[in-house]
Amino acid sequence: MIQVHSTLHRALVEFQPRDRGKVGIYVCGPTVQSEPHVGHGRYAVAFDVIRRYLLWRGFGVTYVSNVTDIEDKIIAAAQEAGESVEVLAEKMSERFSKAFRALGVLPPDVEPKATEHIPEMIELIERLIDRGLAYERGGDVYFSVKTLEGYGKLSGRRPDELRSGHRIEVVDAKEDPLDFALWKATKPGEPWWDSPWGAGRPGWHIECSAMAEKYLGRGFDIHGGGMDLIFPHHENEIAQSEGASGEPFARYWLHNGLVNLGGEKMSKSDGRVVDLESIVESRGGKALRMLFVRAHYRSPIEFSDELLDEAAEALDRLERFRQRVTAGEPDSGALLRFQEVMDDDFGTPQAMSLLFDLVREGNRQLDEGGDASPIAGAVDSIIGVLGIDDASGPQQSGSLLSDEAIDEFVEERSRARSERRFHDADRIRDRLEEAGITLEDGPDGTRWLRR
RNA sequence: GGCGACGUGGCCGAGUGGUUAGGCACGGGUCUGCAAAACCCGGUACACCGGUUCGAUUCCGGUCGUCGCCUCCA
Repeated sequence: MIQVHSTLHRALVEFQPRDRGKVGIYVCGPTVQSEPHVGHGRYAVAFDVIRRYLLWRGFGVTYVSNVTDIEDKIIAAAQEAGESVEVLAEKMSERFSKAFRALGVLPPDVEPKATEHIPEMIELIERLIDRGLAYERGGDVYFSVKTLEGYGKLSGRRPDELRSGHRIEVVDAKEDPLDFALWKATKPGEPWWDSPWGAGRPGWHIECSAMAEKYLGRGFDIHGGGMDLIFPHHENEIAQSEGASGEPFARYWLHNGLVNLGGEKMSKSDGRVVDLESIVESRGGKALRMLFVRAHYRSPIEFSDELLDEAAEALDRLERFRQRVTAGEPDSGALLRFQEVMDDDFGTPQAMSLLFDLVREGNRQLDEGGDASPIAGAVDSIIGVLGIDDASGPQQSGSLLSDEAIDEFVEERSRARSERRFHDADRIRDRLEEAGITLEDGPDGTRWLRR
């Protein structure tokens, strides 16, 4: 039995897909207004692990993750950069994909763009108007929060509480300050589309409602995204979708914890961000993925160079073990334990613990001349589900020695050692170390490892 | 102010009403020409104060502290 923590239920609940053996997942992708930061990497990895695990558990998974390519911020960014919204969005979108690939994130099965689903959004808005849940004011269309029973159920807020808050933008056109825009009348210089309410563009939130329904249908299984999207974005998605259909929108809501920098949220708005692309290049997507997977996906996580070092270190330990032995048929007991911890809301920290237990046990068996291939097989399987192998290492800097060249040096050193010319041998080792190659002498000869 | 999460050993990070998480770092060993790696051994940590209990880090109450959301944000 798989249990997941659903924000909607505020508890661990048994995971039961809508359709037997199949899982539909919708994860809120980025608003492509600027380059990706480490926080984006975290949500991508979190849900990629969930996707891979469900696949491993034998489900047919349809993974949908959108690109929001029309929105206030993008328009502003494009105007500032002096380029079109389209060009900017396309460029950023490509950079997100590339960075995610370096993190070992599988491409979504469907990656719908908001601008390619305007008719679906218009149709959805019309349904909401027909049902008396939305109204038009001077070319804008707003969702009427007070007419919907149960608004606030995801975020645990009551409308009157929200209303008493003083931070809600007051727009005269709205009947209620809580109402939010489904459609916005166009302003000069902005992209626009024709609609029954005149030229305009969609509001934020509506694209997810329209595209999730289109690709996954009503009552699909898992809706995911960052914790910070719970309110208002996901709350409003529920309002729109359930308001229009009268049916539940998504069965389970999963939210990943945010990335902190110096104890505080990494946030675009106050410039506290670490650029994802530069980390992936200099430190490798693999190390960053490791850093993410070491913590539970719902916990907040601190980001720093030191923590990245630690993650890379742990990765090396894993790699060294895997280089010692050829993987065989996986140890079934180990996989069973892996399944146990992952079934419990995707317990990757426990999976890591298991992984390193296996490494120690495998190393011990090898030291004793035993057969560690089943353990190595289990290690490989687990690493595969965690997606670590699909992430890329850091870009190699400095001298690039070919494998053949390294082998030659190593052989030369072995000759020196056997002739007890240790000074010569050590000089070769030091030079290789400087070039980023570490040597390890063992009973079966010398192994080397790029650092 | 409202809602929510969390406070674990030097650091990261799980978990449990009484018995070993795990990683990194550190100390001692084994091995080795040396080093690295690997393996073995090593530190009675659970914010504070009460309560329940034979027994609480784990349950209840309170205090303090940190963080998130309430506005765009993964």
